[in-house]
Amino acid sequence: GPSEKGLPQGATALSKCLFSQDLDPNSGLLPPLSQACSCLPEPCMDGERSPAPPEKGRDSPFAWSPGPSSSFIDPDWFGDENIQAKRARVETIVQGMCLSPHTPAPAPSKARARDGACCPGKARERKRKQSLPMQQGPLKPGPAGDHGSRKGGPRVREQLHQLKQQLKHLQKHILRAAEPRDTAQDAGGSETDKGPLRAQQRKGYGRRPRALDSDHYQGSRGDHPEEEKHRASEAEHQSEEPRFLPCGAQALLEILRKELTGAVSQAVDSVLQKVLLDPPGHLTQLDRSFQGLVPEGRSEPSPPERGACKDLFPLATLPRRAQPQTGVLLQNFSLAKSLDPPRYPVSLRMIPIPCQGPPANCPLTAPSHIQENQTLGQLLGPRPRGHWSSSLPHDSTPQSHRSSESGLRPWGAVKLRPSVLSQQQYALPFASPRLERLPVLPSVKMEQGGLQAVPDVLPFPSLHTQEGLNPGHLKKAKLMFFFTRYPSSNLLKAYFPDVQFNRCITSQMIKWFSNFREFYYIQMEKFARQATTDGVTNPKMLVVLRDSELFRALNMHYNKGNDFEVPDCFLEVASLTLQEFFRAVSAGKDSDPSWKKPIYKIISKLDSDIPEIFKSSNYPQELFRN
DNA sequence: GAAACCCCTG
DNA sequence: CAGGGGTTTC
Repeated sequence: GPSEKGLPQGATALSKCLFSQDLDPNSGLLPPLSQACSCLPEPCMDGERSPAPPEKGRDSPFAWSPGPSSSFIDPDWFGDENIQAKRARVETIVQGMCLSPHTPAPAPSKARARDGACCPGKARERKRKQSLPMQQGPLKPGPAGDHGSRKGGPRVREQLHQLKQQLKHLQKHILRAAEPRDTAQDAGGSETDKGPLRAQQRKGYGRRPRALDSDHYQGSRGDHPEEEKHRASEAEHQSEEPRFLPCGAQALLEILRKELTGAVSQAVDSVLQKVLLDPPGHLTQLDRSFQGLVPEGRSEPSPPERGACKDLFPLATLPRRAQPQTGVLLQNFSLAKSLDPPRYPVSLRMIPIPCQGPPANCPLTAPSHIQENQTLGQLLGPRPRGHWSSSLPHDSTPQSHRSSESGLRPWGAVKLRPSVLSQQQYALPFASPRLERLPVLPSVKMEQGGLQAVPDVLPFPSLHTQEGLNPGHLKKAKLMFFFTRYPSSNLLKAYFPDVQFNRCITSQMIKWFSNFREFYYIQMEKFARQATTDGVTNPKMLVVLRDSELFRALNMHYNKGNDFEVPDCFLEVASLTLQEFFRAVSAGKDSDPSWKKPIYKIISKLDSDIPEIFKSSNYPQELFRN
């Protein structure tokens, strides 16, 4: 039978919860199931697009990232174009170094060769997507495209080899040079190398063998006969050769140095802040102060609405510690409306991670002054929702705030453990580097800095597309489960661009999700049965909140370490699943051997869109590894 | 009949 | 989580 862990407490809490069923059932506080259902995808993704097929965005010019450095959704990207281009070069070269001798070409060409070999349709698809980012800026396809294999192959390989040597050399120097430097490296440094680097990009980018497909090549220089084209470019190379390497070396040096020093200083800051916060009692103080923000009807000055809320919905507005801890909780969706962020302007200032407090849903409107609290934001919690979705409408409809009354979440203290540092790496992929300048995303900024300090100072990780699945992929898949329970293989392919999919890999990943579902449904059934034995009669009383036991179980399974903020849409789906199981069990349908199938069918329609950032991250899966 | 899913097991 | 057998679906 199912494990009964924690049930005594849960049962007690549940019985408390049952008292609340005396609430007027006609008060309209609990919307019909169908209504709740129809709103599900909204909180986590663009509501307009929620029913669209998962693959819908893939033709977007920026939906696919061919390499570690492109794919930008934000128009502001062009401001950092140079930085990104530099990063691209560095990573590409490092990538080449890390590849085995039998895979001489960088990832893009690898992918291309693979595609061409097995399925032409896919190859075309990728080609189209791949070529788009290349069109940005001055990056012209060079002669090494497909023609390199005919004539320029050896040469290209030789150049690549030179680059590798150069980089090895640089690595040694930089790792040594970066340490003593202060953080005074600023825009000036990057400005100086802009010009040369751009020139280098123009000519140097295309010299990587088969990095660009021939279609693209011909498209941009179609007016030249192939031979001539090649010869001209060859000459171009030779004239550029002497300048190219030193120039590139300088650029590499500069960018690496900047990255390293920045990361180190961030790390120092981060550690310092932690140390400062470490004194015993500090955290509890913080906790207390945050708890104070939760309406208790006493000392905290509260807007008029709050008092009204409290009177109307006493249970739901209780502070966390007073709330039932079981997997089931009374919740009325109307309540959320009364907790709209704008009504707590003062509280907002005091809450580093807005989602943690009652005014939970205003991360995108967080003012820049919140930077003061960056450290708290970093230490105390997961990223506010919306970090991964720049297109989040962030309306103020009740649906998008429904879970706001979940109150404080118990992950604050955990974040303070030093050992958790390594877990935080998973946070990074959801923030593109250019976001670090945006004041509205304080925790992202800090986390990124801190994160880079840890893994990036170490020897360069490999960035190549790899054959198998690694633990990072598993981790990412688990997080994706929060959005989709039934991903199609196409969706998986779209969201794991660094994985070379074959039949085996695909089925393995499908199997992963099957296992995820299995655990998920087992939990649901367990808690639904518990609810029935505890005497719950109204399924709508069963709501999964962030502080419920059920949520903890799920979170522990899919998000061990709390390094990802579970999207609200998952809570909605989980609540519905729980309710469906409850209905079925309490109706005795579980005598039917296939009684779960209708439930599965319902839940399978509740998949949400996965945030684009999951696939368009600049660090595809690197930070998911380990 | 392959693929997908479910269920069980280790 | 992976493997394997059974079942359903297309």
